[in-house]
Amino acid sequence: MEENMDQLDRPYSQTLARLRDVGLRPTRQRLALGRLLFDGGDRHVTAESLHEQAMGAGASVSLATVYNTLHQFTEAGLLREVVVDSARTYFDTNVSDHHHFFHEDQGALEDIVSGAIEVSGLPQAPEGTNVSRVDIVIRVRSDK
Amino acid sequence: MEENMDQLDRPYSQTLARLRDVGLRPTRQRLALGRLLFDGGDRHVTAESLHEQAMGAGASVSLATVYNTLHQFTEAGLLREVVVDSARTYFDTNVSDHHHFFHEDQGALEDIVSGAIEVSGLPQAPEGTNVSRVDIVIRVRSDK
DNA sequence: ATAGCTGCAAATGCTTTGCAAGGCC
DNA sequence: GGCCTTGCAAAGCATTTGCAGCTAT
Repeated sequence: MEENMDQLDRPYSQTLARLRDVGLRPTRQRLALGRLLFDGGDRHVTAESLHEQAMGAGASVSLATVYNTLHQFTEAGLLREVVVDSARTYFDTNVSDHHHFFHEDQGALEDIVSGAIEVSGLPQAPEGTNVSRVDIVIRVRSDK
Repeated sequence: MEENMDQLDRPYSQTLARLRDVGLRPTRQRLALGRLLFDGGDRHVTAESLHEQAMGAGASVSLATVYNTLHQFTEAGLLREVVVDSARTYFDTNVSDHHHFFHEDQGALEDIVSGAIEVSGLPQAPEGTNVSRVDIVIRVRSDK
């Protein structure tokens, strides 16, 4: 829409390539959201937070599109959904095997360096089922 | 209301005592819900499922009261909230330290016998925070 | 009597959907 | 041009809340 997209018009080959790889058309909004998500370290976002950030960065995207895009990215394996709070859905740009700290006060997620945690004695999956994932969430709160 | 409360008018001393212990008035609806929850093995319920069960058992309780009651019981330490699905809130009558299998297909929870899982290498909580709980959820799905 | 509970219905908050208009290939 | 996308507004759900009437103590 505008031509001032601040941090948005940096090289986005990575995002562009990612979208191509998973067969999603590189539309303006997907590129903008993808750039915000992937051009930086690992991030944890909610639809709401990403929407705000996009608007703030000059990329006008509707909230509905943010939701749709987050789900499309997740289905494509570009994001991972993290369930820690029944009120809100979080998405993690780090799709590798890892776990989380959840700051209950602020509603913020933090990655736990992969490999740090070692789980032993994992029971086998119930008859007729396969494990699709093991989630470990360490809930913490300020000890003020 | 009615006098046919089926399984509801069995001895409920346990529930009565529990309510007294935590300082909640033993009202008709709290007794009925408490009985359904605690007079049996460990259970995992949602507000909806408990409400249906209560109605089916002849205890007329409004859904709003079920929600309120579940939260009061949880605050009182009689129940534990389990977050596994952003769509629904589950409550567990087993408040001891343990983890869960979550059957993604059916949306059902299953306890993992306490002590089976051993976690080592748990990173320490971030500066200024205390661990309030460690949740482990093993997501499984039918391997049909 | 009175403080605490309950139930209804309305309100809330997050998320999804229907559909017309717009954009990528 | 055709099909995929977007955006808006409306719909959907689970959950919470306000408040008048009821109840345990």
